[in-house]
Amino acid sequence: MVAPGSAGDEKEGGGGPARPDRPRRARRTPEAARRLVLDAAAARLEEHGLKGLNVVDIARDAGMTHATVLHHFGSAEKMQRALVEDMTGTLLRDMVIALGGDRELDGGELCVQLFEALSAKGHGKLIAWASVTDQRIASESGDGERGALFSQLVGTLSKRLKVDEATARHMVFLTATSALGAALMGDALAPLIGLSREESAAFPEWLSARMDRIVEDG
Amino acid sequence: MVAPGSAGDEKEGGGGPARPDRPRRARRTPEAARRLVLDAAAARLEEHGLKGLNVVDIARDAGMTHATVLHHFGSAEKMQRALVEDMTGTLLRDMVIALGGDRELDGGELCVQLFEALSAKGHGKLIAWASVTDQRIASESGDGERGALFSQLVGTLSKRLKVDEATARHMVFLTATSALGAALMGDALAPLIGLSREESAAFPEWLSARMDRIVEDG
DNA sequence: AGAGTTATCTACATGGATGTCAATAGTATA
DNA sequence: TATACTATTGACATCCATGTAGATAACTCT
Repeated sequence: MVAPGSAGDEKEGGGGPARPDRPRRARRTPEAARRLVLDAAAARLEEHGLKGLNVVDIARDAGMTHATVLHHFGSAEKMQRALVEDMTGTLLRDMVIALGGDRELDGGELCVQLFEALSAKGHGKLIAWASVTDQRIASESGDGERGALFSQLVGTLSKRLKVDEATARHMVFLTATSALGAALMGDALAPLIGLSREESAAFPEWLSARMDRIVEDG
Repeated sequence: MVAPGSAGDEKEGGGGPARPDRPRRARRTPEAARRLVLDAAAARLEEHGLKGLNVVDIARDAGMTHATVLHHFGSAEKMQRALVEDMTGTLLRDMVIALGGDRELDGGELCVQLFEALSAKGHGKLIAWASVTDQRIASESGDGERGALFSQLVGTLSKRLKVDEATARHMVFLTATSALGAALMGDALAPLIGLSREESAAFPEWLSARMDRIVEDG
């Protein structure tokens, strides 16, 4: 899933001369190169954690050299900032999708959708990584439009669920924070508290049932 | 808060001979040295994030040399494992305290107490750090006794709140995950959703009110 | 007081990650 | 076809964190 198409895993034999009909060196557009790098970096963060986030390994997974990565991003730190920006985008996009878009849903559905969207492990790792590296998510560009998008979504949400907007915001906040907390330490916390594996897996449904009650009672 | 007592910030003038009545070199017990290091490391993780977690800086804050740190812990990695173990201990201790101990409390109080205990920033950073470094919290020693302690606490909790144990466990799980999620990304998420600063600050109370309703309705 | 133990320090060795540079090789344009 | 542009690369330079070794100083015990 790292290097789509032809790049990424060509070893080229060694001795024989390369085929003249295929370029011996890939030459991508800057945008394509950056995309390969960001995808590979996200996959490595998810799979190998922090120590997998060095430019040499990322570059190898992306099918290029670490010098090329530095050429496109300027520095390793700038590449990491771009990664946060990129992953934040997909995180928010997933939240928007889970919040319904134009589908019909009730409080319980909303909760389960949002919970599962945010429990996808990549998002938890992103938040954790941004936290320990003191990077702000959703900070600079696109913050205003994202905020507008979300406030609009919350508006339609409160109408559909027939709760006031403050309640809708609180519900989203509760679900989102709980989902991320569960993604980060749910596996460690659940057995400590005494939640069985089944109870733990069914937690989103439990929460969604209480959400429905909040919707009814305000 | 790093180096209590006399150690930590002595510059010793430079030219003049040291006072003969005070040792020119500190000599601590191994336990005291380890405690200084772990406290300094926790403070640095909280304040400077990941890049502050190197043995040289930690040792300086703890009032010793990095060679001394390595002498006591064996390696930097073992020191980090000890740090996770140590911080996990205080995290669980804070949870136990928040869960009531022998105080009387209702669902709302439980929620606010637990939320605030886990929102203390150090705990969020610990979870985030453990996540990105693929370290398991509450894994090895003391896991059994901790689990027993928690299950006992949940038992007394369910009796006090007059809910079944499964509900009590879910309530604790919800509050804990939400608190940690809020600690990690609450500041970034709240404005996106549209929660004002006051609403965001009052979120534990909002949640505790819903908790009380869960207690009433089961 | 003398000897043994070891916590501590200074100085240095090592490895990995980041960053730099000149040369090469695709691709587009004239 | 020739030329300009630049993505790509291998090789090297640099920096920083970790780890090592020998010497020293502080404390304990006899």
